[in-house]
Amino acid sequence: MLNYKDMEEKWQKQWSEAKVFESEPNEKNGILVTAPFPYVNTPLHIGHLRTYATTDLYSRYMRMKGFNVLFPFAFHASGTPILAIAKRLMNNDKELIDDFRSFKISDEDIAKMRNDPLFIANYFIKNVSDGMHKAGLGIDWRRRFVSIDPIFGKMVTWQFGKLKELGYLEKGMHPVGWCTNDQSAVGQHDTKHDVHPEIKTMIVVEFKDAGSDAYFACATYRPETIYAVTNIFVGKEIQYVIARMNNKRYYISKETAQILSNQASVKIEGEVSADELLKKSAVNPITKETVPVLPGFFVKPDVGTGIVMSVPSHAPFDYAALERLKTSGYPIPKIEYKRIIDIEPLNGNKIGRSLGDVIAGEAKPLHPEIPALAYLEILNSDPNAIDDMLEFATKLAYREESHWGVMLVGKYSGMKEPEAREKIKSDLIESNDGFDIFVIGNDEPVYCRCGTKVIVKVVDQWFINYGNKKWKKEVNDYLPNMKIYPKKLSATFSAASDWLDLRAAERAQGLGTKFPFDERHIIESLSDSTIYPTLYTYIHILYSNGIKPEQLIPEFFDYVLLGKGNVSSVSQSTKIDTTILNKCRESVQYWYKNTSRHSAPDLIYNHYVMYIYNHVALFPKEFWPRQIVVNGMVNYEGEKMSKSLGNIVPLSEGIEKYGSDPLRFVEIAGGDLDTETEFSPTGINSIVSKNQYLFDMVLKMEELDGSELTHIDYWLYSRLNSKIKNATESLDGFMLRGAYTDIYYNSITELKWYMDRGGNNGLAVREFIEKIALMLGPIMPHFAEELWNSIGNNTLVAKERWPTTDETYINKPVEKTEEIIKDTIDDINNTVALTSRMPQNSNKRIKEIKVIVSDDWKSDAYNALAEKRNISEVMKMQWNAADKEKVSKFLSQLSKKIRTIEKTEFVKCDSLFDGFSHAKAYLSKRLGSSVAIEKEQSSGSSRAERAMPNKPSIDVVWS
RNA sequence: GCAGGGGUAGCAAAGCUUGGUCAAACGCGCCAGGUUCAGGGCCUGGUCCCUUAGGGGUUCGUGAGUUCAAAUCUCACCCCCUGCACCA
Repeated sequence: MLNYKDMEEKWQKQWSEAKVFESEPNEKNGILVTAPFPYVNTPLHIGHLRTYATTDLYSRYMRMKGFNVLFPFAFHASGTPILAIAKRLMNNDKELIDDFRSFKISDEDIAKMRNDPLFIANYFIKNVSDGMHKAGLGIDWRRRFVSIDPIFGKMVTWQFGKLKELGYLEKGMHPVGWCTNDQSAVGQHDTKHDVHPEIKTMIVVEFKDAGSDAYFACATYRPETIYAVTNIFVGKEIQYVIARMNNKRYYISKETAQILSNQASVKIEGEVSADELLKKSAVNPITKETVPVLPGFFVKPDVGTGIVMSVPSHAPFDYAALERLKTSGYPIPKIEYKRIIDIEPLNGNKIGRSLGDVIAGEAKPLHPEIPALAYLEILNSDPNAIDDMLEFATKLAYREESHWGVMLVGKYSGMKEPEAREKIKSDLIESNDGFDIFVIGNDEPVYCRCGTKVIVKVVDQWFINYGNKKWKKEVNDYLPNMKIYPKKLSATFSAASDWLDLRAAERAQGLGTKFPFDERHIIESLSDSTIYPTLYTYIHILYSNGIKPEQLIPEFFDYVLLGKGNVSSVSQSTKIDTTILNKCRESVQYWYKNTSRHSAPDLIYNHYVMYIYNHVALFPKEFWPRQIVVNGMVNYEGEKMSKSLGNIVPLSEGIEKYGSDPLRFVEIAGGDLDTETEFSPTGINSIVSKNQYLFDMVLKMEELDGSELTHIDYWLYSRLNSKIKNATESLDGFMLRGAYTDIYYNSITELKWYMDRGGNNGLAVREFIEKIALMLGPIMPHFAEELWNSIGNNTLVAKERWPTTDETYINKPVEKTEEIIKDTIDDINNTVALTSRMPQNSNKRIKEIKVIVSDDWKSDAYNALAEKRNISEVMKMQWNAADKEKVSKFLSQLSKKIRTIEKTEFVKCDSLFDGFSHAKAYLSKRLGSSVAIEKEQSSGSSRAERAMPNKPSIDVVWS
C-alpha cells in the first residue's frame, strides 16, 4: 500500500534539493503566481487548502507548459484582529480558548498568547508555513515576509505618499459606528454577536413651535408622508432639552442630543419637560397646518431625536398610539386619516402584493382607506397588538408602498413613492426645513463587546477616495482586458468596482505601518496590502545583500518599481549598490509583466478591487493585473465547515490523516472552479484506492508481452491523445474538474477496459500511464512523482514538460467502435433477458449470438437524407450496392425522423466488422456464449436488415 | 432594499455560450449478483415509470412564449446563496 506520508516527505525533499521552485529571471517567459497572504490570527484548516492547492496546480501546470514560474508566499499580521485575539485571551474568552484547543494548541502556548500579539503572529506564521510545507506546495520560500516587517512598512509608506500626490488620499468627515466607551470605531467583529452596525440616514423635519421660535425636530425615514401628518408625538417619560444646532433652537430628547453631538455641534440651552411640550402645537412646514402634540407610547428617548411626526394613515405605530389614546380617554381633537399613497391595483386587490411571507390565512383588509390599519388587518391583528406585530406591519407597509406606491397628493402627486421621497427630502433641506442625521439602522440596538450601545460618530479622517471619477473610469476601462476565471465573475468585478467608494485608510490601533500623515494612527490593514506582490519579485535580493530598511527611502521604490530617477543618484541617496538596484529593477520588470492571482470569492469586494485600483493608480500599464482566478469554498459532507458544527479538520491533521494528494484532488476536482466542493472521508478513500490501482498497474504492465499493435492498442493510443488534447484545453480555461475527470477517472476506466478486452501491450500501457503521471503532476504532485518514478524514470515530474498530443494517433472510428461494442453488449444483455422469457424459448439454451453490422450504403443513404431531407431526391441517386427496394424501405424507416437526423461520421462496415471480429473472444467470454460476427450483405439471418449504421443488429439463436 | 450568483434525478455535480446526438457525463450513496469473499476492497448489472427483441412514456424551480424541436432561447413569478465597507 502506498504510504502517503513517506511518499510526500520523500518528494518534497527531492524538490527542495533540486531547487525546483526557486525561480530567477531567465530567457523563458515568466509568470508570477500568487495567492493573497493569510491573516495569521487563526490556524489553517483543510478548507483553506483549496485556494493554495489551486494556485499550486496552476503554477506547476504553467511550469510544465514551459513557463518560468514564481510562486511566493507571505503573511499578513498588520491590523487589529491579532490585537483582538490577544485581548480576548486576556479576558479568558472561553469560546476562543476552546476553539484554539480544538486545533491542538497547548495551554502553555495559549497562555503565552495573552496580550502578546507578536507571539500570536509568530505562532500562526509557523502553523501556516508548516501546513504549506506539508501540503507540498511549490513555494519559493526565500521571498517570504510579514506585513509588519520594516521593509514592508517602507513600501507602504512610499505607496501612500504616491496616493497623496495623485490626489487619491483625502481627508474628510465620515460617519462610522462608534463606541463612546472605547473611543474607537466599531466594525462587525467589535460588536456583541458580531452584528454589523448599519449606518442609515434619517431626515429631521422641522415643525415650528406655533408659540415660540423653537422647532420640533422630527426624525423620519419617510418624509413623503408629511402630507398626512396629524400631530407630533413625544414620550411622556422622556426628558427633553432645547438644543442649538445650525443656529436654530430645537426640541429634542436629552439622550439623542448627546448622541447627535458626535455628528454636529449641539449646544444645550435648557431643559424642557414632556408635559410642557404636550401643551404646544406645531406647524407643518409643507402644508402649513397646525397640529397638536400628543404622547406616543412607543417613542424612545435614544432613537432618532425622541420626537416623531405622526402619520396614522400610513404608520401602524402612529395609528395604534392614537387609538389607544382614544380608548384611554385622553382628550384629542378630531383627526382626519388621510391616505396619501396608493398601491397600484393588482388582481383587484389593492394591498398585499408581496405577502408571501405572511401566514395570514383568510385575513382581509377591511379598511383599505387607512393603510396602517389595513396592514394590521392583513396580519389578523389590531391596534392593540404587541410592538413586534406593529413593527412587522410597519415593515410590510414600508415594503409595499416603497415598491408599488404612488403619491396621491402634493407637488409630486402621481410620482412613484421612492422617487417622491427623495425629492421631498431635498426640497426640505433646500428650504431649510430639514437636515440629515446618521443613525444605527439595525432593528435591534447594537452593542460593542464592552457593553456600550454603538452610536454613529462623524470623524475627521484620512481616506482613499476610490470614488474618484477619473480613477474609476480608468479601472473600468481596463477591467475587460483582464482575464477573470470563472468568466461569469466579470460582472461581479464590474459591480464591485462601481460600488467601491470612500475607504477609511487609518485606524487608531493595531500592528503595522504608521500612517505617514498622522503618526498616531496606523494604516488600515487591507489598504496596506494591495501592491505587496511586487515585493516578492525582489525582496530576496535585499535580504541576501543585507539591505537595511532605512535605506529604502522613496527614491528606491521610485526607481525599482517605476523606473524613475537615475540609478547612480538613487544609489548615492540609498547607499545601495547600482548593481543591486538594477537587479531589483530587472526582477520587477521580468516577473510583474505577467501575473496570476488566486483566491476565494470573499475577497472580490475588498482585496481584489483595491488591488486593481492601486495597481492602476501607481503603476504603468504593463504592470497592471493580468489574471484573477477565483475558487469556491470547501464543505464537509455537505455542510459548511464551522466551529459550531465542530467539523473543522486542522490542515496538518488532515494531511497526516488523508494525505496531501487525495485532499488536493477531492478539493479541486470535486467541482468546477467556482462551485463549492465537498470534502468527505469516503471521497478520499475512493482516490486512495484508485491511486493504488494505477500504481499496481505498473507491476501488471511488466507482464504484458504483446508485441504487435492490435485494434485495442490503437484505441488506447487514440484515447490517450484525445485526452491530452481535451485536458489541455480544459486546463487552459480553468475547467479543472472536467480536465481531471478525463485525466484521472476516465483513464482508470479505460485501463480496465483495455485489460478486459485483452490488451497485452506493455509499451502502450507504459506510455499511457506515463502521460497520466505527468498530467497528474499539478494536482497530485507527490503521487505523480511516485508513479513516474516507479515506471523507471529518474527525472522529476515537477521539471518535466506537459505532454503534447500526437494527432496521428487520434483515430475517431476506432474510439467509436469501442463505444459501439459497449453499447452492443448492453443491447445483447437486454435482448437475452427479454427473449429468455418468451414461451417458445423456455427449456432452450442460447446456441449462438449473431452480431450483424450494417452495409455502407445505409450510412450513405442516411447522410444523403440528412442533407436533402427528401426521400425521393435521395432515391434519384445511384444505388448500385443494393437494390432500390431495400434503400426505399430503409429510408422510409427514417422518414419520421427526417427533420431531426444529422449528418454523421459512421464507422465503415469493414472497420466495424474488423473491430467486432477482434472483440469476438471478449464478447463470448462476457456473454457466456458463442458469438458470430457477420456483415449484413452476407448474413443469412432474418434480422440482418435491422442493422443500422453504428448499431449492429443482434440475433439471439435459441436451440 | 440594492448588487452579483444560483435552482438539474437519493446526494453531489456536468450540460445551458453554439436548441436536436440528453432519461441527461464523472463521482458518492443505495440494491442485486459475483469473487477460494469475515468485514473492507474489487468485479458485473441495476438505481424516474412502463415494457416477453434492443421499445415507449413522463422529467431538468413554477407558469407562459418562440420553434418542426427547449434542461438549453425569451418573458413573468417563486425560492435559495453571497456581499453591502473601515473588516480580514
